[in-house]
Amino acid sequence: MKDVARAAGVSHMTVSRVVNGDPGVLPDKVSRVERAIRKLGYQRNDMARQLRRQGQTTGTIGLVVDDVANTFWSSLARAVEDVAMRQGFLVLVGSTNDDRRREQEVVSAFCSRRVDGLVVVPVAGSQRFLQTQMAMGTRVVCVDRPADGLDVDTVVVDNRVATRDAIAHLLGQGHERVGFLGDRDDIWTAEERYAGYIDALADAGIDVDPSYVRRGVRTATLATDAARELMESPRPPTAIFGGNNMITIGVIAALSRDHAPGTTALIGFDDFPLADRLAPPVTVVQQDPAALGTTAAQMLLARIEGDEAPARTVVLQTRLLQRGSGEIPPAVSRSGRRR
Amino acid sequence: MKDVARAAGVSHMTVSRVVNGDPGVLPDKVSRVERAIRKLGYQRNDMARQLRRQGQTTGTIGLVVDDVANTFWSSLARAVEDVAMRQGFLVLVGSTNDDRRREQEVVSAFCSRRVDGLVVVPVAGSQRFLQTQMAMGTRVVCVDRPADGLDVDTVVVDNRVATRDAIAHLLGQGHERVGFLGDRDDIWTAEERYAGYIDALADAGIDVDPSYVRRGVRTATLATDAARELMESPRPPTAIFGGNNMITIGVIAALSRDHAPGTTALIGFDDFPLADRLAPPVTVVQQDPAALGTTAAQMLLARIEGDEAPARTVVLQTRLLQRGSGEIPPAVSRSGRRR
DNA sequence: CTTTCGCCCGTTAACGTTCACAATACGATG
DNA sequence: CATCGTATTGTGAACGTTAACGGGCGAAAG
Repeated sequence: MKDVARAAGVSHMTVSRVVNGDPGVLPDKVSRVERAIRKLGYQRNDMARQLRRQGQTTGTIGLVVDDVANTFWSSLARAVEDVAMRQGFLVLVGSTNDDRRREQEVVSAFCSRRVDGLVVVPVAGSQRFLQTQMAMGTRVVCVDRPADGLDVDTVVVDNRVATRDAIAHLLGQGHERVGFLGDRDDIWTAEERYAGYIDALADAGIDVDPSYVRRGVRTATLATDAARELMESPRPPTAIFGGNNMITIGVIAALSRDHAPGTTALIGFDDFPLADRLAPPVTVVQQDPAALGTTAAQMLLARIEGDEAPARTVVLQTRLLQRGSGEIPPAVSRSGRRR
Repeated sequence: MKDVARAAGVSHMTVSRVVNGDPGVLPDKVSRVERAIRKLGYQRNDMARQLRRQGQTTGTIGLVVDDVANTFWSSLARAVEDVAMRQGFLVLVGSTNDDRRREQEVVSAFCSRRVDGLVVVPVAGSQRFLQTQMAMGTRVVCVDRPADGLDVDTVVVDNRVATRDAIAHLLGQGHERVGFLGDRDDIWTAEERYAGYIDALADAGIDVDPSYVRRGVRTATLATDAARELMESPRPPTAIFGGNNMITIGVIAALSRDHAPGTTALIGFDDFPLADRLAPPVTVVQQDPAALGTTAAQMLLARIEGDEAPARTVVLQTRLLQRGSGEIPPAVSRSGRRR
């Protein structure tokens, strides 16, 4: 900046004014400065800038998700980015892999870079450490899951009711043995979905048979293994519920590789690409990750711009998308079928 | 920091030393300072830090991709993030939507935040503006596509040869009418893949029939429309090549919705989830987006740590994954089939 | 002619941190 | 006892930028 000022024959303050589009600079000086900027390839140093402009926004928000490579989170990320961009905000993205330590690292790295706010998908455990960041003025919005003991804006869906309805849909068709494959049970959504499963069985007066339940299923491959195990038991389930998109995809592999496809009913939580092209097309509890992201980002930006209303929780809609796999009746043979 | 110093009864310099783990501080002062830090919720301001430590790295790199919501780019992004994280670097992510203006905005925003380097998927047109950033010391690595007139490390696959081989695979089975659906022709990969298509036809002595070619197909929906149009022509193609994952998915919708599935051959560029579960399973030219990301990130970090060797171009392997859809012979009826 | 006002522009200080160096204390050495 | 070295701590300046303020100057007003 000093170099530019010297080259243009003005003070560094005039350069600052030109860079920031201050109208009170004479046209000829503006053009002299602009020429010097171009010649020297000067670019404003936003770090120094933010240092001086205390209390002002840095125009940056952080997004902390489980895994950007999963379509669910990447759609959400894209939505957040679009909203942020449109308002001139930049987005930092970090994946936690649902690991608490990594979450802390990512959040800490973001905060020491003085982001104005965070959109967080909280991993299991207490988010108390976020409290200290919030005390320093960093605004936080939770998405997909609420944060333990933290009074912040939150955007979620009603996982429990949605799952209960989906299971009820299966039971309504005569299924009595419904398998449940869920993610790690310290993850809020997994817990809620399991509760919905229990609810539905209880409503129908069916006892929960733990041998039909597999929890802590973290990857598609593990889901395939678990589903295969279920199907190879003496009395296999006639329907399976996949607790998220990864799990559902894993279950599909197990069902289509080892068993006559289309004989076991399947409903998955979360829609995924090509679910409607499979044989049979997969019935899913559909939620809209982009809408989650958009809503969360908008709430966060509103907070950053000064919204001080009490924390709200927004519950977005889900929909049971009946495509076929969830409408398969129980197999005729009472004992299911072995390979 | 001053507050911490006062609370601990030491100078701000001692606080700085404690924060940075300098060993030459007496244990009792260390603990006094640490207590004060905890009590006041102090966190180091990395912006001010980087301001002072000129020439040092900021521990941040930028990633500029087409669209994070596309699995191809999100896998790549995840790989970049993993490599960066492991070396203590943070990743900024921006989507360009293959728009030149947005690319410039994103790059400029990253650079004014003083990223140490950029992994860029260049959009069409000249990347001259990157040159000025590079002159200022920002290291750049291009991935998936080379940058126009820019001497930088680049990681790509041989799109042209891979496509030629895939088309030749179709021709070898007796197909004579092969449709080609490609992305916008100012995108390097789309151009290369089209060239490979031409190469294969030329090798087989077949004239290119422009009515079998659709370029500028930007979304899955447009691909569906284009494929439907092709299939409804008087002499429809007996095989179709999908120029990227989005296009292939769009073509699948057209083929399975309107026509007897499994009668038209299909090969797609890029693998995608569930391609092996469709009926018929989709033959693809497989490339590894995670490997692209990993390689690019490693090259970038090496540059940042001082590697000054001449720019290299790494060409990663592709593989024709024969799953079935690419091995469908031409339909028996010479005129194809109408709905 | 003097005063006042408004417009441009420059000077100075400050943001939070680290670097370079000075100061202090204390034990060891001559 | 004087000197030196070493280990620990403090002081002041600097990084690039902007906020606050003040000065110069021409035009309008009294």
